[in-house]
Amino acid sequence: MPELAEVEFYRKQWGRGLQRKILAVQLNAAKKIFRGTDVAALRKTLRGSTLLGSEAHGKQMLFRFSKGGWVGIHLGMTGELRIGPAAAVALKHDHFVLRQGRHSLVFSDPRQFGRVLFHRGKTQPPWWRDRPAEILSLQFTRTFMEQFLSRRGRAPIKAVLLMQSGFPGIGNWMADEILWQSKIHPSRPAGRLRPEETKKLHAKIQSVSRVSLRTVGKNDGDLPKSWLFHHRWENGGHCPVDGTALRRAQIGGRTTCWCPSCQKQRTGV
DNA sequence: TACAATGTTTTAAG
DNA sequence: CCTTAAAACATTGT
Repeated sequence: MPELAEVEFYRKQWGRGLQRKILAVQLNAAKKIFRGTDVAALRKTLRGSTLLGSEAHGKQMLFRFSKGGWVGIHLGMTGELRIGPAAAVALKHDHFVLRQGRHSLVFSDPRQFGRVLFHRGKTQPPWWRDRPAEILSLQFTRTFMEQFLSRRGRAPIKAVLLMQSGFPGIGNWMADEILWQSKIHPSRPAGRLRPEETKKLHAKIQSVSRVSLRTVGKNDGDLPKSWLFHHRWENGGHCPVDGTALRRAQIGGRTTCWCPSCQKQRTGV
């Protein structure tokens, strides 16, 4: 489920475990979420360490522990973080559980497209450096965005919005929402947008991110009623702006929803 | 049954 | 080396 705001929501779930010691590490090293990770080092370092802090960047999360332990978590398509009672029994897809005196910190992921990374050291892990500008940072300028679009000028704008190296945190529903609010057809080549369109796109990327970070809770029910979000999976759904029947198709490898009336295939005429 | 699911990564081709 | 498109990954639900 997790895009920008959901990732932030899940990161906070482990907040009650801050400043508390990890008494035991429970994991199944054979699971795909640990691919390429030194599980033995993770176990050794985290046991007896204290959870000191966390941050999110796009869809990535980083948890910092005492004793120089750093754990990176990506939730993939179906991952989630939970906190439960200390003695909570691990469920079928709870592949990574940190036991504390009062709580259990759980990473659950049925589909296992998610990932757990580990690093030991004084400073941040190498895989946490050189990250793209966050969407709500000052570095995420329109100029930067336009350069990113023109370098992938022949790919559909929908596919480009999903690239984490340019738009960290944006996923399938956010991309559809942003394009719909910007009145840009998802198939339009990224390098062919007019200046007023890229200006609007940049503004909507930021506003959709800001509003969802402010409102997303356990479910997504409190996103603005006016958004496409509430209609994009309805069969026979209609555009909340003009009532046109919404369309769905595979664009950029993902199911994409748009309003054929608000979002025109070609500009001009 | 077959297909699709709020995501990357790999592979191949241009 | 860069961009683009498609398949692969593992599991569940419709």
